[in-house]
Amino acid sequence: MTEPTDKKPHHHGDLRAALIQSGIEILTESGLESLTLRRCAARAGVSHAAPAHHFDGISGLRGAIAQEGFDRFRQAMLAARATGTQTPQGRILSLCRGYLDFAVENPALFALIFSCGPMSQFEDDMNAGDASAYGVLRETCAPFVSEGTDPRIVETQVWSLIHGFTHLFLAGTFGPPGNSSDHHPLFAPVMALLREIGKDPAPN
Amino acid sequence: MTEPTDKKPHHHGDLRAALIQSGIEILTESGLESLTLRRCAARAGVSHAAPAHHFDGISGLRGAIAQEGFDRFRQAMLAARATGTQTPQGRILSLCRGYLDFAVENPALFALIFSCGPMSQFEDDMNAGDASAYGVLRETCAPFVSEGTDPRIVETQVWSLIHGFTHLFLAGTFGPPGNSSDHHPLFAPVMALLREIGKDPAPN
DNA sequence: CTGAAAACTTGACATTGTAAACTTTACATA
DNA sequence: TATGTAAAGTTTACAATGTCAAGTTTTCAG
Repeated sequence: MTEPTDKKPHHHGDLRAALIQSGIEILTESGLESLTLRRCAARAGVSHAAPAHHFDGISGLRGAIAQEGFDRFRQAMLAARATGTQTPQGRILSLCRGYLDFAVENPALFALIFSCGPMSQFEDDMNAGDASAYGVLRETCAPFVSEGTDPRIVETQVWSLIHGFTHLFLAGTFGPPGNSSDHHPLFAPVMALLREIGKDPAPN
Repeated sequence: MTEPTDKKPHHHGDLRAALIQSGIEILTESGLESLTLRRCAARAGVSHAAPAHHFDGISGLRGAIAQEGFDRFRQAMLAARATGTQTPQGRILSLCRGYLDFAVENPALFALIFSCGPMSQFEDDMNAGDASAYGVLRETCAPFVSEGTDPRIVETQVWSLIHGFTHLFLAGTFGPPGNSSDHHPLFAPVMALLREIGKDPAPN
């Protein structure tokens, strides 16, 4: 059976977790193209066919790594949100700064998270829990949701803006990446537009 | 020599163009993961090693396809911009609609365009020509650039917003992709936020 | 103690990217 | 026209990868 999460370990200890950890390390050190079944297995100290007992092929491993990465992403945003001024606007700006910072610090993992086809992990998140990853965005946006309107409106505006900037930034569109995100001159205008969200919706 | 663009064809006719065309067809029919040197070669009717005389390996072929795709992308946006109301706001809204529509109709090609590492093609574009791809965005944003401010400010706001929404939309974040982009309920709020761009920059 | 199932290994195979050696074609030039 | 050279394309070979099948080891319930 694939993916036995809570069964007692037999040989290795906890190979499933070890493979995910190895994968994240490979991503960090060598980039997305170096993430390979055989390399993960070698790094975890097992044979090349061992992962098949824990994941459904390479796509299964990538999915599991993406899930773990998404959780770290969520924690990074939570931590960032707690740093700045604790007003609704301050929290959303800090959250977005954390969004960009995480992507800059973990570009390959970020790319993996958002390149796993139809992200089924999001569909669950968006409809369900607040403790989930999307829930962090949702609760941070909540103060800007007008009475009786769909909360996804504000959420989509915020997420599109910060995600688009982050993606283009990583792609090097605004110059060679690796710049300190904090001081990139084009990040401020994005934040400024972010402050417009939640005000009266387009008078003309 | 690699990439002889304007030399007279010897055997095939114009293998370089044929390989790019084959690549785009493969992308359209079978997705990004099916884009393979050997498959492009087979589709063009040549041996698997023939592309090496025209591109620098698979990354070179991907780059060339991305460049061609980016040109089609630019033409699609130009066409879209010409359809709606010919006001500064109408043009920018039409442009963004064209942006999303192109990505929905050519998801694999769109993904390829924005996944070629540091997009050197953009760096040239952003600093140089108006006839280039980025130039279309630039000239459409121009009416919203306040006197004496960096035009890249408005451009970054617009591009981040539409690119982020498009990317998240393709990833299925807003529900299963393949929906008519025209009627997706979450696209309107993005357009609404777009209308806020270029007004007085954040009173508080 | 025993047997079955899970965990892991070994070996094999098709696909892919890449490099080298070779053949064919085009074309400038003597 | 004949010829030599370089580009264009083919063939062969090899390493890396994902996947599968069969076998081996370990765990553990009974």
